[in-house]
Amino acid sequence: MSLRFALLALLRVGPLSGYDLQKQFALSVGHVWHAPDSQIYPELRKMEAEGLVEGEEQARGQRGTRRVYHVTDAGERAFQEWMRSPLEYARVRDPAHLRAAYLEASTPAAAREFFRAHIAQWEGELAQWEGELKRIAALDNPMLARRLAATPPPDRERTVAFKRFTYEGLVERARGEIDWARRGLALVDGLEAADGEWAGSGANGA
Amino acid sequence: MSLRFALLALLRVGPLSGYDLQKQFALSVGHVWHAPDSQIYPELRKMEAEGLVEGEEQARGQRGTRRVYHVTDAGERAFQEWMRSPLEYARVRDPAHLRAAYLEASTPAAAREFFRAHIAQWEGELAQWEGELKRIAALDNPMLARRLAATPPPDRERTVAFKRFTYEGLVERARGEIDWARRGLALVDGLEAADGEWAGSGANGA
DNA sequence: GTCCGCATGTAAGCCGTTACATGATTAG
DNA sequence: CTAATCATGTAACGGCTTACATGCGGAC
Repeated sequence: MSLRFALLALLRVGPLSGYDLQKQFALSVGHVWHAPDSQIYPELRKMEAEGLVEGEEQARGQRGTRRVYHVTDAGERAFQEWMRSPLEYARVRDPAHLRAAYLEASTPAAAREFFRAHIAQWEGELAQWEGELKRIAALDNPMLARRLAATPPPDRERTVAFKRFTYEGLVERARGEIDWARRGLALVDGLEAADGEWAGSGANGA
Repeated sequence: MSLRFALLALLRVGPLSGYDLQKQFALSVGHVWHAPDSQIYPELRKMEAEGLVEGEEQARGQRGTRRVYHVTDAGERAFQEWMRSPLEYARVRDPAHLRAAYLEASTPAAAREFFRAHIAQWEGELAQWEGELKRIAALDNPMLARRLAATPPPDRERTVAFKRFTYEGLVERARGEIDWARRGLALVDGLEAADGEWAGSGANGA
């Protein structure tokens, strides 16, 4: 349900083709809301059918065409409404913590592997988000630059401030996950040292 | 895809009916992996069809019946395999940070309301998880008690340790979100003070 | 002329949500 | 006898994933 607002957020700074949108998406909003192209193109069509955006067919070479979308008044209103409406939070569904809660049922080796993978996963995200923070500070992101160019000077500080603030939050979250998993590794060490019997032969269920 | 493993994790400590399972689910695994009853019953049927669990029809009163499920060997193997296999992380899709990144497009009032709701949301989760932590420390959770009763004494420490560790991680995450949102409120104050013009009349897009 | 990037999708399927539907048993 | 709780689902729909499908344009 948020995809359309992510798309509107990008289109609000100026018209883009589906293709460009999709490329820019991956480099900006995509860092907080992933979406593959196979979802973006149909969603744009749906939004057009609902009057939130309008697409103009443009010629490209002899036979090629591309569809350039821009936000309509209704689209802008929908975006503003979304901004003012309470956010719908997804129910918790966290595979990593689900597994962590039952790690005693497995082996020390598997537990370590799990935590190592968790660290790797979040270090990847961390790198993305830290990179984005740097690009924000340097005004080095193409969409952000375009947005600032279209923003009256007194409003620019705010625009940058919220982007920075958002990514700071994400960076902290990633660090938290990494810290937690590191402590998980230490916990496995401790438990294994305390009890040589944790071979994890398997069944200790009923 | 994790739902079945959450169900297996519960059933591994002993047979349960769909109904009991669903009740216990909400009080234990449900804190990390939400699932409504309307998903649990069909999933149990599917798991039975795949041989992971077996259900026995039991009489209840004159005409009533209930189906009591237990884990099969294949189910136990599937659980162990899952424990050893790399976890599939969902792509990032975070409506709160999505909105946060574009808060300059809205009004200070709406921004504050957003952060307040974020705090309320995570304080709710925090209360759940802290409550669960206390119940773990007091061995006051019915499923945990049952599990410990079915666990050989030397293995009990580990069982409790991983539960505690899991919920500690969740508590920290919640605190992180709350801290972030509090700083968001401060940021809105600062930006509003710095520039009286942020009335958020709306359109500052293209 | 060939390859890379531009450009746009469709199809099948799973997972999950919300709402609805039904009836039996037991405690008061 | 009435309400709560035990007990088990179905139906419709939406969002997302994965894989597949197609063809043009420009650069080398």
